Amino acid sequence: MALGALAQEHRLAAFRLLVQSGCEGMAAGMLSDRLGLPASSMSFHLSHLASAGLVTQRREGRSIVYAADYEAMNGLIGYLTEHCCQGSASSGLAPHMSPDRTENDK
Amino acid sequence: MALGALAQEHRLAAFRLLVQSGCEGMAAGMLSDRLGLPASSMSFHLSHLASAGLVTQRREGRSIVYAADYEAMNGLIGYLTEHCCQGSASSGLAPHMSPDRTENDK
DNA sequence: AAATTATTTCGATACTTCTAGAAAAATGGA
DNA sequence: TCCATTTTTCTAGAAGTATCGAAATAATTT
Repeated sequence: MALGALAQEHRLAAFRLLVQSGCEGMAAGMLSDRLGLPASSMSFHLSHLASAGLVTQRREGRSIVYAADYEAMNGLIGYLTEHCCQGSASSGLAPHMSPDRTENDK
Repeated sequence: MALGALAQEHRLAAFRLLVQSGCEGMAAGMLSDRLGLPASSMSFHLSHLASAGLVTQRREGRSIVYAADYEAMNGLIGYLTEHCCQGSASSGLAPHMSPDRTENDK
């Protein structure tokens, strides 16, 4: 569940860093340095994000580089906008009329 | 944390029902019937949603009626759009250019 | 004021998630 | 091949969250 994956301060912080780094992404070690977490804890959180489909991972030399998956994030925002806002789509955004999303995409 | 409040199936389901019932809202008992949860469990989840600011509560006779707070939900979606999408605002939505939101609004 | 209805708070238990060190796996270089 | 580097997996313990019955609180009805 993508919501659950982001509902944890370290994972949200990591995801934000990845969003900032764009498709270039960031290595696991860099992330754990930046967030001040032990490597094993970082790895725990990153695999959580990965299995929620919010980030991709690729090996690059001895590093494993993570990158935010914008499509997945847009899917989450789309789900929330469609199912949890009921028309009252905020702040001047156009109403969201996309094809059906299932309950489990959340 | 609003994200955490929604990252639980019963709370998400309750919130969705409340979104559907609009500002009229729904009594705690009705929600626990609909979701098939014991009253005390429902109450636990509703107070979680309330303390995250996602729902309001008002007494009406002997019932306590909950209603979705659309502003809060829009705030959450706004936060995610601004901080977790970095420009790549999806599906034909206009880019989101609202005033700064703090880290803790999430 | 007693009984009824609606909901919350309490408390015990079960469950899940987080944390972080230590050991293991994978890569690249000397 | 051996060593250093990077990251993951393993493991155990700590911390946090969910569950639900029973007791407590609050509002209405009789």
